[in-house]
Amino acid sequence: MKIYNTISRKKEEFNTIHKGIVNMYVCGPTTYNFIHIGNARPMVVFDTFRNYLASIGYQVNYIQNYTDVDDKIINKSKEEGIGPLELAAKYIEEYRKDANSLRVKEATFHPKVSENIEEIIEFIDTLIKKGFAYEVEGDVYFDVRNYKPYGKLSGKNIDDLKSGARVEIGDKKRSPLDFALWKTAKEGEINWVSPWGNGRPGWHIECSTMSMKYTKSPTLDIHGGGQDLIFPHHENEVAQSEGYTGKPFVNYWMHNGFITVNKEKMSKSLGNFFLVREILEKFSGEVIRYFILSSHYRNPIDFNDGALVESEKSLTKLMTAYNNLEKLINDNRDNQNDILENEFTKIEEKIEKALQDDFNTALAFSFFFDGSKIVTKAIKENLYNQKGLEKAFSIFKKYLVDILAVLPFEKVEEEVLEGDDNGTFNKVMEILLDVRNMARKDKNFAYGDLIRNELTKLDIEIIDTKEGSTWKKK
RNA sequence: GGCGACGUCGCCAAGUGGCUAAGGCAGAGGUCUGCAAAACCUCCAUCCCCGGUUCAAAUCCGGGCGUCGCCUCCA
Repeated sequence: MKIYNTISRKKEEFNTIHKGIVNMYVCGPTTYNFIHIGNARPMVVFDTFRNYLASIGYQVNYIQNYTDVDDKIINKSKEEGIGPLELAAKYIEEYRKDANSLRVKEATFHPKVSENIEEIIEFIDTLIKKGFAYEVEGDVYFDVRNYKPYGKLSGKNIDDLKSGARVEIGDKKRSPLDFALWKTAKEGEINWVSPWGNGRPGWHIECSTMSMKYTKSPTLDIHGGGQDLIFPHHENEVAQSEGYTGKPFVNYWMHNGFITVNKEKMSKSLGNFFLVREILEKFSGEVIRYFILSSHYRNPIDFNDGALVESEKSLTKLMTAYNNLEKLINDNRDNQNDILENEFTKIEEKIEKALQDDFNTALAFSFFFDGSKIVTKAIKENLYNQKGLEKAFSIFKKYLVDILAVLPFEKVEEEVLEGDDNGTFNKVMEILLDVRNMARKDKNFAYGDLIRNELTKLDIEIIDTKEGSTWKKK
C-alpha cells in the first residue's frame, strides 16, 4: 500500500504503528451551516479510504471531530436567536443527514469540542509548563519561536511568514505567528472556567487533544483534511502536539484537492458554493459520490451541472451490469465456460493494484466499465456459469457497493410539471398515452407520432417499453 | 514577493522511462425497435512550447508560456 505524504511530498509505503490497526483522524466540520459540495469531498474520500483499509484487514479507528465551539457558531447563534451549542447540535444533525445521503458512514468516534474542554485545558496547561505557550490577560498563545521545526509540514519558513503576516491592532501576541490556544470570553459569550479565567479554546487545539484522547496514542497513522488546512491549521497542530508529547504527531498526512466552480475555488467566503442539500434535489447521493471519486483525490475537480449529468450516465452503465448480474445470479446455469471467472479474477487484481497506489479510485472505476462490457457479452452469448456469475457479482458488490459505495442508486425522480397540484396533470398524461397506444395498436402510427412530436416540443419525452409507455420531462 | 500543484482527444479523466497512451461523456456508423428512447457493438488523441539526458520520454532535467491553490476564516 502506497500513500502520498504531504510532509515528504512523496508516495511512501504505508506502515502502521500497531500491526493491523489504523488510527486515522480527519478534520470535521464547523457546524454552523449546511455543508456544500466542497465539504463533501473529504467526507467521501476519507470514508472510502477507511472502507478500503478495512477491506484489506485493518481495524480502522476513524475519528472525526465536530467543531461546536467557534466564532462563526457564536455569530450565527446570535442571528438565529438560539444558544451556540443548540445551534451546533442542529447543524450536526443536518450534517449527518447529508453524510447519510452520500453513503458516508459514522466514524468510530465523533468527539465535540464542548465535551472535551477539560482535556484541552490540561493540554494547554502542559504547553505553558513546557515553555511552548504563554498567557496574556486571559488569553493563551502558542509561542512559535520556541518550536524550532515550525513550518515543516507546509514548507514555509518563519522569516517569510513574519514579513507577510498581518498584524492586528491591539494584538497581545509576542509574535504575529503565534496562535491562540485559549481565548478570553467576551461579555455574554459561551465560556468555561480555566486557570486563565473564563474563556474557550482556540481553533487548532481541539484536533490535537481529541486525536490523542480517542486514539490513546501520541502519534496518528493518518491525518486527513482539505489542502487549505495545511497552513496554518495542520502546521499548528504539529507544533502544539509535538511540543506536548515530544513525539511525531502524524506519520502520513493526506490532503484532498479542492472542488472549483468555473475553475475558481468554491468557498463560503466567495459565495460560489452549492449545498449538498440542493444538489440532492436533482441527483442522488451516489452520483455525487461517483463524481467525487472519479477523479484522483489530490487533483482539483471542477463542479457544474453537466459534470453530474455525465456522472449519472456513467454510473447508470455500471448499474445496468450490476442489475443484470443480480437477476441471473440464481439461474444455476451449468456451463463449461468460465470466462467471467477468469476475467473478473484479473479485474480484481487490477482494482487492487489501483487502490493500493494512493487510492486511485478513478482508475479502479475504469476496470468496472471493462467488466460491464464483459458481463454484457457473456450474458448475451450465453457464456457464463454459476461460478462466474457469483465471482463477477461479488466483485461488483465488494467494490462498488461496499467500498466505493456508489451502487445501487436510483435516479432522482423528475418533478411533476409546474402548476400540477393534485396529480391532474399526471392523469391527463395517462389518458394521452392510452389514446396514443390505442392508435398504435391499430397501426395508426401517424396519430401516435403526432402526439409524440407535439409533446417533444413541450420537452416531454415518451418512452415505449415492453411493459408499456411512460413519459418524463426532459 | 515566498511556498506548492497542475497543463494528456471537443469535454471529463487515468497513465510518471519501453507492449497498440485506460475509461467515461459527447460525436459518427451499426444492431434492436412500426418510429423514437433505452440497451448493446464498432470507430474516434502521440500527450502546452523549446532545448537536454537516454538505445528508449507524455513520463527524468533545464528554460519558457499558461492555469490554479496556500501564505487571512475556509474541505
